[in-house]
Amino acid sequence: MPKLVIPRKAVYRLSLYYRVLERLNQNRIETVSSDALAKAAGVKPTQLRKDLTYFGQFGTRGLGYKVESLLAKLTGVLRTTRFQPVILVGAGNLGSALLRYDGFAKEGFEIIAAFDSRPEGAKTDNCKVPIQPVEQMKEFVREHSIKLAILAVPGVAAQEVTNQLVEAGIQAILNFSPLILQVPPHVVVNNVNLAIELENLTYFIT
Amino acid sequence: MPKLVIPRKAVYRLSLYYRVLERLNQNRIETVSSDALAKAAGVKPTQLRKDLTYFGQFGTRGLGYKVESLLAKLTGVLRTTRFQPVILVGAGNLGSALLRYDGFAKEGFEIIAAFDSRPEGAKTDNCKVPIQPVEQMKEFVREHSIKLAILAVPGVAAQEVTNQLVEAGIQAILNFSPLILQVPPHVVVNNVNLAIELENLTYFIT
DNA sequence: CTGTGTGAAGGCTTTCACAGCC
DNA sequence: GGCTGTGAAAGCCTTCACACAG
Repeated sequence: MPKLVIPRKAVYRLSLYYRVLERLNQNRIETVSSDALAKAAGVKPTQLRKDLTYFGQFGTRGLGYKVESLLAKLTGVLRTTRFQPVILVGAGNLGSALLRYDGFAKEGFEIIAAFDSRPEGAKTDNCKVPIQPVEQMKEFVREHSIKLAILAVPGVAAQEVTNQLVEAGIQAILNFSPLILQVPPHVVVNNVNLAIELENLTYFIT
Repeated sequence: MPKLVIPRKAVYRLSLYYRVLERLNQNRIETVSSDALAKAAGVKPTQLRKDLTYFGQFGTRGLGYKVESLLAKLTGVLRTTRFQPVILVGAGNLGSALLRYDGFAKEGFEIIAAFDSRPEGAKTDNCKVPIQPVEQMKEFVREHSIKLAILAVPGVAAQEVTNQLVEAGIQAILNFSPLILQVPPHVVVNNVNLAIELENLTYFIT
């Protein structure tokens, strides 16, 4: 499976298509054209078709795509990507908000543990997962072979915590801290900075 | 001001540079080279220099950039983008989490009002802003000339709420709902889907 | 005739290589 | 010598045009 020749953005869009297909499937829609699917996903039809051909031929010419079968194919492609255990580090303002957020669980990601430097200070109301002291983090990651971490600590602590996560064997980090993390090549990082998203939007306001 | 010829991504990175410069400034660092600044922002030095030249010449050859003066220049470029009033629509799980999150305020964005279809059902503890019924949203947006909205409603309601926001005069939407919003060309949308970010990460895990 | 699959063309960004200035 | 500024080249991704299948 030549993962590496596929554009990152194409993989990202696959997740978009997947979600649209789920909706279509729930609505008992059996087939969909690349035009319709692309519009719902916010991309051009040719791009959708191109993206899909990176992974194979899924459509029927003159007809379109069978929703259920395409969904199954994409599930196959993204199969490793779901139902992964995740830990959360940093249960401050944003961290505890993310803990309460049930959107991850709905999409197949369970936050199985949370860590903070001051666990007693965190707002643990409504949280199903207890917040443990950060000193126990490394051992936990090793013991449970965790690969995925959500990082929501303040900037000053971010790199130090990252180093520990990497040492413990973490392979991917969803980084909410306002710092670019320095990691070895085998570790993947996606950055989310909500304030920058807002700022960026306003730049294009007339 | 030829805003339109500047790549979107370059504008986005400007926000990254801005944040790094703020840190440097706080640490009383007076000058910085493109190499150092680029590394801290997670980009290549040449890219940083190229990005900056879209907006002018800010550096001194042989020396680097003066932190304070570059900061001032970028503030000028991004000036319209800060201290904008924002409203939040949808105070469910994610919405109320975002309300409690103080990261927006820290970066100059104040959420001045929140709306929900069932305001009494929302968890308003710890929230400084009262949650109003969504029926009052349009009037509020018009009256206060709000341009920016954060959308955190369920997928089924997202397009309908968006239509109302657009009618009321909203110009930019930070969309957390799992739907691609159909909007007129003068309205800008940035999509944030935390579950997809996680899913995307895991694709690259070995 | 409808709608997918795909090599080729096009466009946008990034990177390079080096000129220019301190 | 050090480091920025920048036109040119390269690279990547998107879009086109049309072949091909149902």
